[in-house]
Amino acid sequence: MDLKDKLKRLLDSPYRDFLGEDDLQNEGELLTLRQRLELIYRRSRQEQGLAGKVSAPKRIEELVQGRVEETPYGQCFVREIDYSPGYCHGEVSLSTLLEVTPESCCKLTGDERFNQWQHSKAIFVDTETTGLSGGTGTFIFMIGLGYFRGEHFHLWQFFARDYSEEMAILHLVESLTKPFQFLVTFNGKQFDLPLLQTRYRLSRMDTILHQLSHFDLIYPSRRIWRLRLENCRLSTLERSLLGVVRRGDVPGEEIPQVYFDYLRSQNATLIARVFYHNAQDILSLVGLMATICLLYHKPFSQGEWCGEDFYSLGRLFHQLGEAEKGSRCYLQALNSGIPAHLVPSAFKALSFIYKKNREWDKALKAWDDLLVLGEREFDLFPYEEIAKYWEHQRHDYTRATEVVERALLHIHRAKEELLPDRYAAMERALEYRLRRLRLRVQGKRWY
DNA sequence: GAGGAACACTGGATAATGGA
DNA sequence: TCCATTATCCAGTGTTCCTC
Repeated sequence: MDLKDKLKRLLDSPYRDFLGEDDLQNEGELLTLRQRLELIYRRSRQEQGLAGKVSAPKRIEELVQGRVEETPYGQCFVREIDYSPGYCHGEVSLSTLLEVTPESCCKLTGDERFNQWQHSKAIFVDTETTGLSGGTGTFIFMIGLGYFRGEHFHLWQFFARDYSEEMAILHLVESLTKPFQFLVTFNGKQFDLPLLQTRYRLSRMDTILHQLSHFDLIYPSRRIWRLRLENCRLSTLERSLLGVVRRGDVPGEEIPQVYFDYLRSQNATLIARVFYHNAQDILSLVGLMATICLLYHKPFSQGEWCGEDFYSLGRLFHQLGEAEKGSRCYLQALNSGIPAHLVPSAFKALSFIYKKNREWDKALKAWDDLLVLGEREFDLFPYEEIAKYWEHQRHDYTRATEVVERALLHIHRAKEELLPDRYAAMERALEYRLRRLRLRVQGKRWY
């Protein structure tokens, strides 16, 4: 959409009512987009009876406790907050993070450098920017950075009061980052880190941020809570898992506009709320990381997790090679109750684990449960597995043949419910297996 | 040793997703 | 709106194990 289209859309929008006849006659001729926006803003204020009541713009120094810091690259505004041990973000104490183990971090990130994990070596980073596009036109105006100093959690917020102060905040962040080994973000691999690297490059400055071992919390969060929550945004996760309720926050999508308004008006009233937003995000990183890692470390001993969470955890453990924990989670999921469409998958996953461990009785039980579920919606899987068991483990070809015959009978009955291609493929596979088994029953070679 | 079944692994295609 | 990352699915290939 080019500028002309945007202007057209604006003129077609409800804001059109704020324009007078004279303004509309000049449409598309003399007024620049900026002038038009000013006009809309002025008329909007008139409509609201606010014209003439504009109070003096409030400077950031008046609204946010902080200081102006001098750097070789100029000035910027800095705020520091210290959170004492036991400070709770929502329902989670920040010091819970001290219980996070290197093994959990290692497994969840797949990065062996997390073997060296120490909470005191980690920084939690979140940026506020002028947009999402991530190109050279997106500017970072605030960087929040938190870390543990002993049991205290210390938060720094670096704010560029205009574009010229970006280099100063980048410089301060870089000097503060140097002692750390681990970086924790939410969607930082995709958003914060590439953007920071671009800004450092454009400023002809170096950064070690990309060399740190990076724990991006978005990926384990999605793996664990994607099924239960409507989405896996940080705001949803913190509300649902940490019990955080934000008051007076600025929604993320409004932040660029708040900054642009601040640059134009020099009124920092809303920017103070961006400081709050950024601080909340950083605290949520701490709470979320603690929650994920402790859940991974001790899935059955903390929190009130529901069936879907245990199902997702089962998959996570299974994928990460921890079959025993995986099977316990699947069982817990089935006991706690999960949506009907997940039940067959849980039994299948359980049967895979039992089969691999050669726990045949348990595997057979899982396949039998699947057969019962298959009365409602046909599934070939349990029949095939039971037939394989009798053929390959017990060498009872007659029993295996009976199972395949039952499966064939069942798919013939279920023909109407199945897609023609799917039905034909199932029938082919079963008849092939049946031919082979019948030859084996007769003691003949099948190849 | 040949042949087949099952399984593990890999790569490609596709879809979903979140950041401000 | 963009787009890197991840998950998922599927097909193809290689390996292992077992039977005869």
